[in-house]
Amino acid sequence: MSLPEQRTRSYYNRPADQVAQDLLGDWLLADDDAGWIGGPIIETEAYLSTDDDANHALQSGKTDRNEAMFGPPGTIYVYLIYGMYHCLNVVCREKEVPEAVLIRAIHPRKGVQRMIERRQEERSSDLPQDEIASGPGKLCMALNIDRSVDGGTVIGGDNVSVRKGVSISEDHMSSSSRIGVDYAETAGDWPLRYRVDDSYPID
DNA sequence: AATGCGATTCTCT
DNA sequence: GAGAATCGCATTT
Repeated sequence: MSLPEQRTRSYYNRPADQVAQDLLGDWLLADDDAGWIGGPIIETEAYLSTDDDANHALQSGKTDRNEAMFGPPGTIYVYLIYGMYHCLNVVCREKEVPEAVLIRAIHPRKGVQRMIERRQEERSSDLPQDEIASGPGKLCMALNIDRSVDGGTVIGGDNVSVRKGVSISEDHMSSSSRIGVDYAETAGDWPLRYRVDDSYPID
């Protein structure tokens, strides 16, 4: 069997809040030692290029850390947070316009055992099944994603790939304010976090 | 050269 | 629900 078609560059050349919703249901896959591992995306956050004071790229302008945010649509932006965890983003809109979608959670479907092994290495207690990739740092651990893929793309079929999945209507998703951005005075409560309803039967 | 903190997670209470 | 872990990087001196 072959993998579903990849999302192309133009898919990402749109406002991040729109892409963030459309990515729900799409598959995130990473090339692990033994093949592709991953599953459908169930939670995202959008970071916008205008007036969004929670956006790294607007806090300090272009830096070595966030340079990938200014890349062409489909570029991968991975940063290290709290000195220990990685967060995966997909850059949106045209080159030099710093918008991105933070991938916050996926539903483990392919290579589940491999993900558990990677995650369990970092823990002392047993890993509940529903916490394998239920957070931006967790999914990067599970999929072995780090800064080495920063600046690459999700459209070339290498390392990290996004592929067409089921479409999630607004009836089956919820939006809320983004996590960990309370410090932002203007955009701190913007409802740019999107989640597939827990009751939605996603495969 | 020194300082302060973050788009998080884990463990214990 | 609180506190620790832990470090790259932007900011300040």
